[in-house]
Amino acid sequence: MLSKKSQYAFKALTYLATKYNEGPVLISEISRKKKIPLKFLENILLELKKAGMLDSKKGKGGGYFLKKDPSKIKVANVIRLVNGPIAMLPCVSLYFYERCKNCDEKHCGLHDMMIQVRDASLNILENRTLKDLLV
Amino acid sequence: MLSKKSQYAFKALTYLATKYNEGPVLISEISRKKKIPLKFLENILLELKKAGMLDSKKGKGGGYFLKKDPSKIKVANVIRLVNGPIAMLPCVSLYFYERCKNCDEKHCGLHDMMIQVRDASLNILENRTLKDLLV
DNA sequence: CTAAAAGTCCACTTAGTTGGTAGGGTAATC
DNA sequence: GATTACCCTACCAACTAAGTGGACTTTTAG
Repeated sequence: MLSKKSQYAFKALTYLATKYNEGPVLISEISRKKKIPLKFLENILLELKKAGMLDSKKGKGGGYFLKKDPSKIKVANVIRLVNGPIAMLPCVSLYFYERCKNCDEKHCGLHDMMIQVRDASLNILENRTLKDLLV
Repeated sequence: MLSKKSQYAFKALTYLATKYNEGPVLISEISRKKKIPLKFLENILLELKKAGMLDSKKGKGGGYFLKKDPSKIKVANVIRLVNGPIAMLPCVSLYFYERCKNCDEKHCGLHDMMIQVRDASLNILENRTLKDLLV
């Protein structure tokens, strides 16, 4: 399951997507419009900025804004950034791989099945962008 | 990601699957062979029993055993039991559904995409059983 | 028949992590 | 000097992983 943090991140990002190229948007505005706890949102946006997905401007007329076009930001990358691995097991994760203990990957039925699940999910998540989330 | 508990559950269940119809298997044997902390395993097996997936016998010659044929136990059900929802959002979960707050499901791009992800995953997990995990 | 041994069953505790809330102070920008 | 992002600390609740101690049940040995 996606954490609440991730859900908030998506709400904030899609909101910023609708305001793309309209200048900085206040944290407080996003918080109010999308019903996201202000201080929690603050941390999320900062994290997204540090990851290079957003940029910000301080002072009057400041706020947050998307650094790239919404059609260039993949859903899969947002999830990896805020939520972590997409795969159900560390041993089948592409970006967060960890070897199984006491388990030979070459002869593990669970491993093989989870690779299939991962690929089925990625097939969707890697091919959708923020733009696709705007209805 | 699946919890450690879930991974242990799968290891224990597949081990019991290889011993299906050979009588009760000791917790201590499963713990030793599959390198699972004994007392933790004890809790997991008990939970699986209460859910009707396993049965047990006390006293000498006792232990745990699968209640149904390995080919009758779906992977999806094991995950739901031990780990929880398979879907990435409560609002797209079939067995753990919860309505979104401040979000109209009919006009939510995230919702629609997550339904696709759920179905892609379930297509695999609902059609694999413990038997398929034995290589 | 009885007691010991072999098992499961179960309630409780602990330590670590994460999710989420709240407050206040600093630095940049207009 | 007002506005706003930035950043730090502390806190509470819930969950995860694991361990402790003992109660209960069944089989077997004497």
